[in-house]
Amino acid sequence: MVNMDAAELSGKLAAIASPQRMRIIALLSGETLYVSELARRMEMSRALLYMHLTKLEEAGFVAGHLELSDDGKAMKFFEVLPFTLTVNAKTLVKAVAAHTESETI
Amino acid sequence: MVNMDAAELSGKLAAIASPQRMRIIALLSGETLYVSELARRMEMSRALLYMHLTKLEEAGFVAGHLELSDDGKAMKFFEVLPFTLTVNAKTLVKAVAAHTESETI
DNA sequence: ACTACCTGTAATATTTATCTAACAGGTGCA
DNA sequence: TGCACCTGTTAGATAAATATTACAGGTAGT
Repeated sequence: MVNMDAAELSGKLAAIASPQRMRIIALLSGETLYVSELARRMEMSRALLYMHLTKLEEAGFVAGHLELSDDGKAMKFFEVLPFTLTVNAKTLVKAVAAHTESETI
Repeated sequence: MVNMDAAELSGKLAAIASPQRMRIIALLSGETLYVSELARRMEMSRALLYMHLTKLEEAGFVAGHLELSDDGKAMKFFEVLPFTLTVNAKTLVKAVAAHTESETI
C-alpha cells in the first residue's frame, strides 16, 4: 500500500471524489449504519446507494457485514475503515512510474 | 484552503483522479513544457490535452503562461504548482459539514 | 506560395458514471 | 393473509466525462 500504481491510486481517488460518497463516509464515520437506514438519511434509493457502497468497498474505504437482528431480520451494516490518502507531485510521479514499469516489463 | 467544502474538495479529487491527468502532472513535474510538446509526449491530441489542462488549472494543480520564443512563436508553457492533498475520514467530515452549512445558512 | 511549426476553440461522437423503476426473496407480527 | 420492515439484483434512462474531427489564426524559413 506504500507504493500504489497509477491505476490503484486513480481508483481510490475516483471513489472518494464523489460528493455523494463523501457524504456517505461522513455519515458512517462515527456510527455504523445498515443500508436501509443509511439510504433514508441520504435520501437516496437503496439501489443507488448499493452502487456507491460497492465502489467505496472496492476502493477499501468501507466494509460491510451481515448481522442478524434480534427479530431475525438480516441487516447489512457498513463501517468506515481507517485510511489516510496523501497526494502531491512526488506521490504522482511514483505512482505513474510504478504503472509504466508494470506495463512495460 | 485549510477548510475546503465538499464541492471544492470533490473538484480537486476528481481533477487529480484521472490516470491521464496524473501522467500530465508527472511529466510536468520536473520540467515545464509547452502544450504541443506535452501533447507529443502524451501521444494525445492538443484538443483533448487542453481539456485536461483546463481541469487541472481550474483545480489549481498547474498554471499556464504564454511565452514568445526567439523566433516569434507564441508558446504556452505549463508548470506544476506545489500542492499536497490529504484525505481521511476526519477531513471528509469537516468538508461535508462546511458544505451543508453554506447550503443551509 | 508552400511547408512546418505554434495557439485556440467549436461541434460532434463515444464511452462512463449516475440514477430510476421494477422485480424476487426473506422475517415477524396483527 | 396482509402489512411493515429488511436484503439484493437487473434492465433501462439520463447525465456527464472523455475523446475525435475539423476548423481559424499566427510566425518563420525555403
